[in-house]
Amino acid sequence: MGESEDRAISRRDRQRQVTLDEITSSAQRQLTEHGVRGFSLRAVAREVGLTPSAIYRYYDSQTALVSAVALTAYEQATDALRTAADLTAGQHTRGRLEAVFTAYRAWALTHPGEFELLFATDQSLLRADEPAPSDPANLHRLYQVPLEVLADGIGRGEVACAPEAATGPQALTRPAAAVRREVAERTGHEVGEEPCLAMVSAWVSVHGYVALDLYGHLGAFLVDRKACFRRHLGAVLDTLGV
Amino acid sequence: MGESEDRAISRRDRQRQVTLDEITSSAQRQLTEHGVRGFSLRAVAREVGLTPSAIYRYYDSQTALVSAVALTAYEQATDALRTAADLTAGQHTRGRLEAVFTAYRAWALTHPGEFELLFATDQSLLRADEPAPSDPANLHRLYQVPLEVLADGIGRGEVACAPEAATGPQALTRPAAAVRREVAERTGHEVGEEPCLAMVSAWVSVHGYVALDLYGHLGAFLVDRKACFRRHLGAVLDTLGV
DNA sequence: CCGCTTCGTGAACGGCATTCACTGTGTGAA
DNA sequence: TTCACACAGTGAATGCCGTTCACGAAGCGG
Repeated sequence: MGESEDRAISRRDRQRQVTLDEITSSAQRQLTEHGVRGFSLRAVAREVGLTPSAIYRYYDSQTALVSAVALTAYEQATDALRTAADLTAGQHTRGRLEAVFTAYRAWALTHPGEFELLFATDQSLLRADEPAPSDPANLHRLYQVPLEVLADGIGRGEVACAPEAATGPQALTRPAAAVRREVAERTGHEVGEEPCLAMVSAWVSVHGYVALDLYGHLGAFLVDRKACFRRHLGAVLDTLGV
Repeated sequence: MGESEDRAISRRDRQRQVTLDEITSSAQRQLTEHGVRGFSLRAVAREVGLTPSAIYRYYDSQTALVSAVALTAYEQATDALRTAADLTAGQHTRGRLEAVFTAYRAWALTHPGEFELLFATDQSLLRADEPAPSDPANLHRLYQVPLEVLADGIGRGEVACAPEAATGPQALTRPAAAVRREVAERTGHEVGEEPCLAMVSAWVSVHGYVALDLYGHLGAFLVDRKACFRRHLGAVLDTLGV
């Protein structure tokens, strides 16, 4: 009987969890530092003081390891967006969306390796077997944040709710429709398919700026990339009608 | 005296050019097929029937080879845009820009490896020494195409030319301003800094859609990605005021 | 014809991911 | 307490990879 809490957790299990975390966080750090291409399973093993082959006791392959990192990266990105949304709760919708999308850019600039991993990599590095790696659900959770802000704005009458014009048979996939439903549950306000599509467009436009900025392509054109982001974001939010 | 044309071109020089082209085109094909990450110098050597070390008689390193491919990829992309612009010469500006940006998406979808190489890769693979690899000038040439279409529209009075409001000290870099000047020379019509920035925003928004689409992220949301692209593009062109 | 440049080879080095037979050791049951 | 076993970790081996280097075999200009 003795300890009631962690009776089932043996000494070895605890140690395993420790080294597993060590491996994963080392992998994330190296990914941030050296990028997707510079990533090396052996380097991770070196850093945690293990033989390369020992890593395979924890992850089936390099792919699985990277996928695990991708998973936490998705969560961290979503957290960053959600924090921005929470910090601005009660403010005008436009300002909140500005904050959320600015957080998106900030996260990308401070986590270039993870951004590359999630958004700019062919799936050869991901698509493992155990932890849903580039599972659409992760992306949905991210997208859900700005959508909830929009729903909140609709609920407070700030944002005009388009009269749900019939946009052909159906433009959103079933999983995306599920997101729409969950947003409605969480915020108590429906968001039509139309605004959902508009929000996808907005997110896409913001993503484009961030992606090009991150890889240095905007530096060829723009002197002050931060200021021009504000400008770009403003135009995007205008289009969104918020 | 004999042949006046290729007197200075020896038999060997010609053969060299042939194998060089063979290497480069093989590299481009493999890049398209296997992506940036799956690219292998040894595989290229295998395909052209050479020893890996023999490649170094033609390119200083794998980096140099990839950079050369990137250069031609830039040119091909620019050609694709320019063709779209030329084919629609005389039509309405909006339709022409639609054609140009649709060509951008089409090129990306048919050349995923090259797109990744140009826009979604950290410069570790590029930045060679000989042929300006990810030189901003290449990007400028690409960007110049839609800008010329816009200038043409301004010249024909279709597009309202904003009254050149002072947008702070200067938003465009000097090379970008040079593009603006060249556009003015080629089309005979000035394009203010303001429209140039708006066009950057438009291009950025389109790029975001293409990038996310290419990596399968939009499939999680949108049923008909082509139709939604038209929709997105329409909104972008509305913002542009064209 | 000769010397020189150039193309191509094959071996080698170090790094990579991955597999496998192996050793010790913590663990749970007898 | 003892025993068998599951399991973390090792180290060697395999087959990729990019890159270098010494060498042979041609084509080339004088």
